[in-house]
Amino acid sequence: MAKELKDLTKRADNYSQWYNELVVKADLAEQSAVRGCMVIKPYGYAIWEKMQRQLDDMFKATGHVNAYFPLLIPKSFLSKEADHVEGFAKECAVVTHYRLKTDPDGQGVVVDPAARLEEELIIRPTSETIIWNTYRNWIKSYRDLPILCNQWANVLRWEMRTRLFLRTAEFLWQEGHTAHATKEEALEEAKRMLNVYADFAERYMAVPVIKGVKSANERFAGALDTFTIEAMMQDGKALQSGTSHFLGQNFAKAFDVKFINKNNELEYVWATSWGVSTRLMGALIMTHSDDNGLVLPPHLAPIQVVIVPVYKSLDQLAEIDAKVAPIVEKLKAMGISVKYDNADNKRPGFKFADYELKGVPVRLVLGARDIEKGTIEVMRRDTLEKSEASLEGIEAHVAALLEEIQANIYAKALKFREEKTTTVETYEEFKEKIEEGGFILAHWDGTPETEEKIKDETKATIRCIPLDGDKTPGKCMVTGKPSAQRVIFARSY
RNA sequence: CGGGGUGUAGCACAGUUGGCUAGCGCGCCACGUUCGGGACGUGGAGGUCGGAAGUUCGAGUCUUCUCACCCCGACCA
Repeated sequence: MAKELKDLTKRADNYSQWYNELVVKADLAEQSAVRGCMVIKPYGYAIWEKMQRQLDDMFKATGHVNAYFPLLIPKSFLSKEADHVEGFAKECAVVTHYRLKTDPDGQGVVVDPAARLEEELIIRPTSETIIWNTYRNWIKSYRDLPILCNQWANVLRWEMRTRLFLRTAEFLWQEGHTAHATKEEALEEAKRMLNVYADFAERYMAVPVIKGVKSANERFAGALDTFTIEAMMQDGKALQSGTSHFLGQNFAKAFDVKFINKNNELEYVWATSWGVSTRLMGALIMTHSDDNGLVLPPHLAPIQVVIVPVYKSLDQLAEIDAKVAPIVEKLKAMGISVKYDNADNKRPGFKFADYELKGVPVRLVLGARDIEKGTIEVMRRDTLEKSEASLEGIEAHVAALLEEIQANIYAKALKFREEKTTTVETYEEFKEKIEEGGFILAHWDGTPETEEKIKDETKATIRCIPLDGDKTPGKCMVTGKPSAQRVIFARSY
C-alpha cells in the first residue's frame, strides 16, 4: 500500500497519468468493460450525489422543475437542425435492431436480421431534439410560457479518446431546456444559469471559474451564443466546466414550435439549454488534489470528519468509544457528516493514509494520551497541519475549521490561477508563454480564421471572451486588426 | 484514424540465446506479537502466461493473425 502511493507521487510528472491513477486509488471510479465508459464507485458516486442535490436545489430556487425524456431519439430528429447534426452526427451510437436470436450456426446469439428497425434510433448525445419535438405539443399560447424544465440523465457520445470523468463515452449530467416568449427573456435565462453554475463551482466545489462567451468556433452546435465557465487545472490547462446556451429560435424553427403572442401574432419560441456533467468531478479532483491524494471541499465531501481511535487494548478502545460517541452525536446534530472508524482490523497509520487519499477534510485522533490531557488531535487535509484542541467544545472548533478549509482551498486555487494568468501584447510573446501553461489574455480580431491559425500553430484555443473585467479595446496580436477586448487563450482538456 | 508502448495471480512486475515443476513484491487468508503515520514473524490460498493458428521433441519466450488497454497526436456542444 505504501508503495502504491509512492508510485502515484513518482508519476506526478505525467499529470494525466497521475490523475487517472488518483481516480482509481481514491476509489472514485474505474474503467468499465465497455470501451470509454466508467464505473462510478460508491465513494465517487456519493460526491456526485452531493453535487446533484445542491444543483437541484439551486435550479428549483430559480423556478425550474424536473422532467424526463426518452433515451432513444429517432434518427430523423437529429437532422432537423443543420448545425446540430453537423456537431453530433459523428459521435452517435445507433440502434438498428430490436431483437437477438440464437445463432443457427453456432453458440451464443446474433442480431436477428428480420428485426431491423424501419427508422433507426440514436442514443441521445444530448436531448434538444426530442425535447423540442415534445414542446411543440405543449406550447400554443404565450400563456404556456415559459417552460423551465431540467432533466437528470445519462448521455452517450462515441468519443475517440476518453478519460475518466473528463471525457467518457457515457456520462451523467443534467440538461435544462427552457422555452420563452421573448428573446430578452431567453437570453436572461441563459445568463442566469451561467451564474448559477459559477456560484456552484465557487461556493461548493471551491473551484474559481471565469464566466464568458464562446467564440464561434467553440460554440454549441445549434446555438447563437454559448456561455461558459472555465476553470484552470493544476497543470495549467483549461477545463470547460459548464455551459449555458442561448439557442435563439433555431430549434423552434426546426421542430415547428410556434405560439400566439400577446399581440395575437404567430411567433417561434425562444430557447435555452444548459448543462453540467460528471466532468465536474474531474474539475474537483484536478483543482485541489496533491501527492497525498484527493483534497475534497468540505461542502461536498461525503465524509467531512473522520475520527480515528488509537489504543492498545480493547478495554482502552471501549473507553475511547465512550468519549467519542457524544462528539459524533453533536457533530451529526450540526449537520456534519462524521465517520468514527473504530474498526479493529486496520492500524491507525493505515487509516490516516487512507482517509488522506480519499480527501476527508478533517481528521480527529483520540488516544489514551489525549484523554488524560482532555485534548484531541486535529488534522486538516488542505495543509496537513496537526494541532491539539480541547475535547470540550471540539464540535464548534471542527465546524469552524471546515468553513476555513473550504475558504482556504478556494483561495489557494484562485491564487494559483492568478499566478498562471498572463497578459501578452505580441504573438511571439504568446507562443513563448503558452508553453508554460496557464491562461493568456490577448487581443484577437474576432475572426474564426485567426483563431484557427493560432490553434494550428500553438494548440491553444480561445476558452472564452470574459464577461467581467477589462473591456479596453486594442489590436489583434496576430493580424493587428482592431480587437474589442482581451480574450482568454489556453490549452484545454 | 496515425505514431509509440503494454498484455504473466486482485494490483504492480521479473522471466536469459526456446528447456523440464512459472517466479518476486504488495494485497488476501490463518495464528502470534503489535497498534500515536501505510507493522513484523511463521504458515497458506490464488495462474488454462489476452485470444487463435503455426514452427518445434519441447513455446510465457519464435512467426502470423486478432483482441484489449495505456501514452502522444488527430477529434472533442
